[in-house]
Amino acid sequence: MLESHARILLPAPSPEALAPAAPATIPIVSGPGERWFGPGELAHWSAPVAAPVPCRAARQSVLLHEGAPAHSFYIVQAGDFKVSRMAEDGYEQVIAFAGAGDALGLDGLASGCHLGTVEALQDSIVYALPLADLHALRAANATFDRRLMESLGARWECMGDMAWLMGALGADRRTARFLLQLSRTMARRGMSARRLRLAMSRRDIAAHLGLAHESISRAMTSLAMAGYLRVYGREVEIMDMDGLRQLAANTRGHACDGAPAALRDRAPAHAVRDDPACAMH
Amino acid sequence: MLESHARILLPAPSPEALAPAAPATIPIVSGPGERWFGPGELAHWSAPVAAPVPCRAARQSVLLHEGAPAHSFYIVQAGDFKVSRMAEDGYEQVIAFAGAGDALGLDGLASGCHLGTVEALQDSIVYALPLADLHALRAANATFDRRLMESLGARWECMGDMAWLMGALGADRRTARFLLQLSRTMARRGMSARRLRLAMSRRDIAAHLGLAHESISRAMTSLAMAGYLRVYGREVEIMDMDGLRQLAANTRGHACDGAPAALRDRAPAHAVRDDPACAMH
DNA sequence: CGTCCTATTGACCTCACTCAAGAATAGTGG
DNA sequence: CCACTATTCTTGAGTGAGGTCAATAGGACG
Repeated sequence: MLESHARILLPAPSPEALAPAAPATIPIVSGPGERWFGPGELAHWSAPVAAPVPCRAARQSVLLHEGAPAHSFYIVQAGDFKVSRMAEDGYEQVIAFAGAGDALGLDGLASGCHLGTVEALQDSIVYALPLADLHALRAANATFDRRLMESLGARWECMGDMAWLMGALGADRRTARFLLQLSRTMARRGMSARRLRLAMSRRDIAAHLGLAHESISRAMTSLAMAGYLRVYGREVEIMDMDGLRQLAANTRGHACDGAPAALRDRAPAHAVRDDPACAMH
Repeated sequence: MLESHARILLPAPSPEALAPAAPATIPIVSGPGERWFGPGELAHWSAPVAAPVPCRAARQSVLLHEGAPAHSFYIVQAGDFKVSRMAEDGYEQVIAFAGAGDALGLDGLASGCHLGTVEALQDSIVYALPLADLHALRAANATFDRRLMESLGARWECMGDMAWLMGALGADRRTARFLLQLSRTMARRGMSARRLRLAMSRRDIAAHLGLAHESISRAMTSLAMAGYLRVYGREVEIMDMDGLRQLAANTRGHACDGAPAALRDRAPAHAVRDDPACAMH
């Protein structure tokens, strides 16, 4: 039902679609932030073996289908994606979010089939490379090989992060951890760590954190009321990074343990939606 | 505090310790079950470059320390381990459990440091191989290289499994999913899928599922009362695999949705501890 | 035999899920 | 450009599930 009106990505993009998709320098960054190749390096990146194909993925289009045979992998040039897995009962569990520089489709390396569905959260641009060329590419380019290994090994970090996220007790803390992770990711991409523009819906966040989407709303307003951040729709500004970190540090136990007066009597005057400074959009 | 009385693994095992650790055939299996190399293949596994060193890890000994520089990786020959990460507040989040055939220490590939602490849940035997020999080994042995890539790519599946685990609402369902995953893992190792011998404590399970350890106890007895399984300490026998799967299928919503009379009026006569068939230990 | 750890069970109470309704935003078509 | 519609987001009320605290029993180990 979510995919009913999902536009399918066209495998062979039209020429005019490709034109704006090929800038001079392409900073490619892997999963948790390490750079694949610096600007301008893409030219001789895979030159001897294969050329990465730029593709446009429209919003809500499905880049990779769960269970489909793995043909190629992608590196996000611009835009945002969500990786999800459908449970037997139709519940859509969001595994991860991917942004500029992240690699997609490497999950098919082990099983030959994609383990998750990858959907564009907004109009995006990706570089596609056939999986068949992967081995030749690794043999021809030692740097690519090393980066690939590192990127694959970085999944361990992802698992730790996910466990850290889901291990937190309380919707507020879990949401705080999510925002902190997002902030860190944005900082690694050279963007502001304080001003975040959420590409995903509350429902997607909820499906990622294992909460109800109403709880996300409540947690956001709760954190805003406490003065930790300001929320205006999908624009989030972190006002008190240290306080947020302190709140997120406690995995279990009552919230008052780490930040005694955290969510009760802290700056209750912050009327989120009435604050003129929140008018960002 | 958990590591206070933890015996440290001796890097150079004594000769008599090595003797029983080198059987004729060594079935090496990777993370989710794919075989690294068949029996007898270890001989020429890494022969041209390096020899894997068998090591014994006593119960509660720490094989890898979180944050320590990554020197070598291991393949579990026998025994069980838990991989955990310490939160800032001292909460020990269990990332995963590892058993025979699983690879350990590859998390240091990306960052150079281990991202988690690996502790032996019982006296175990592992094969150690220096990370420095990894590249040479890959170059010399194409099969090893491929298996390594697959093993690394399989982390994606692990992430999906973890999300599936934590995404379930309700301690009963979450515990059911955990037991099903464990059952699948044991089946892949050629052991019984119905009779499980839990290597980890309830507390470890709780830290892995994001629940209180009391909830694990309650969930186990609840599932036993419903007739899904029989529990005697760390021995668990799955009595109704299909029913358990059906219960675990529902991620959210009331438990009655999938199995209407699941945990209420189903075989309440099953007195777990009074059943003579449960005397396994 | 004493101690520590694990496991179980009970009582209490907070918290988050569910259901439900309203408001705001985005997307669509005239 | 504006109206209409669908989706998203927010807020409220009620309730059930699970966390916390606490006590007990059983086992392992020294």
